[in-house]
Amino acid sequence: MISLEQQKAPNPEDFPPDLEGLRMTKQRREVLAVILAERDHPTANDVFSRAQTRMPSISLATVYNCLEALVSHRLVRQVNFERESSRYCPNLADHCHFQDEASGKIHDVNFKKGVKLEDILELPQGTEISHLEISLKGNFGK
Amino acid sequence: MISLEQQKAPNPEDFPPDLEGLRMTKQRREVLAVILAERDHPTANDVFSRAQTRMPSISLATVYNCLEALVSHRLVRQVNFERESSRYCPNLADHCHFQDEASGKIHDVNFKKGVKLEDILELPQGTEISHLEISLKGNFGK
DNA sequence: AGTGTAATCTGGAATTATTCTAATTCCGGC
DNA sequence: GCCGGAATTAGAATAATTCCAGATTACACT
Repeated sequence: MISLEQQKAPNPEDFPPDLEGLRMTKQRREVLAVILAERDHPTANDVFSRAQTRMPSISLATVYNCLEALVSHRLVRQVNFERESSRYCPNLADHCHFQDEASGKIHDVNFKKGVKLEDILELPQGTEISHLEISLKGNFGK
Repeated sequence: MISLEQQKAPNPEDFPPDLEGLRMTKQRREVLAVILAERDHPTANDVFSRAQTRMPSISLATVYNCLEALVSHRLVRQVNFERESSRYCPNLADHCHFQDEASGKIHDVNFKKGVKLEDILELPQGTEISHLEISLKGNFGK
């Protein structure tokens, strides 16, 4: 089984024909490979231009289709900062995003161990969270 | 001094000529009054149509201008859910937003007392947060 | 291998929220 | 009351994303 957490750039051909119930086409493989290759939170347009270098015929609409398919099958996460264009992230672990205002770069930020949202937020009984997004901006340290 | 936390709908005329360093014009008063009147997180368009009932000559561009002025002077907060249009919230206390998927309604959610982000997130030393947005979706309880 | 059917891909048009522009109007200070 | 800068306005422009309709591809069954 291919781990999505591997560090080196994968070949699109290495993905099995079916990932998490999503049929992997040539284009979906390529889009996924692009996202895994550089974990820099590219926009749809970034993905498009990178994918084009290996697959000149791919269209932007297809990139959007593939991204939507990958996101809805939870192979990739969609990341939003305010009204900026969406970005895409292959890190499937629970985490949030920090945009450094000086560099523009986006960093993954993990939760400290054992943190549960119910401990932090005043949520009414019976609340079920289906989706959570935490976005930070500022000066990223170190 | 006018409290932005008051419960009844304010008259636009009640705002002083200068709020937090922002010169209050007729339109800005109206937009702010609209946002304070119903705390239902309206979009720019919602604000526009509500403002029009009392001020038929106001334009959508002006609503956008006013919202941007109010947000940048921290009289109002801008709220984003994924790629949906921005919404506006007069609650200036630290809080986050929960969109109930059944009703579409957005609820303010407070942090439990004493919660500090540094206790929750693995942020590198020296990180300074200038902006934070937490958006949740799901079934809101109670 | 050949055919039928459904899914996917493609390029371009359409949509939508938001921003820009240029002309007009307003307001506070002289 | 006038001046100058700020704010407002209507409409055009922009940008990200989605839609559409036709072409292509892939799988399932023979």
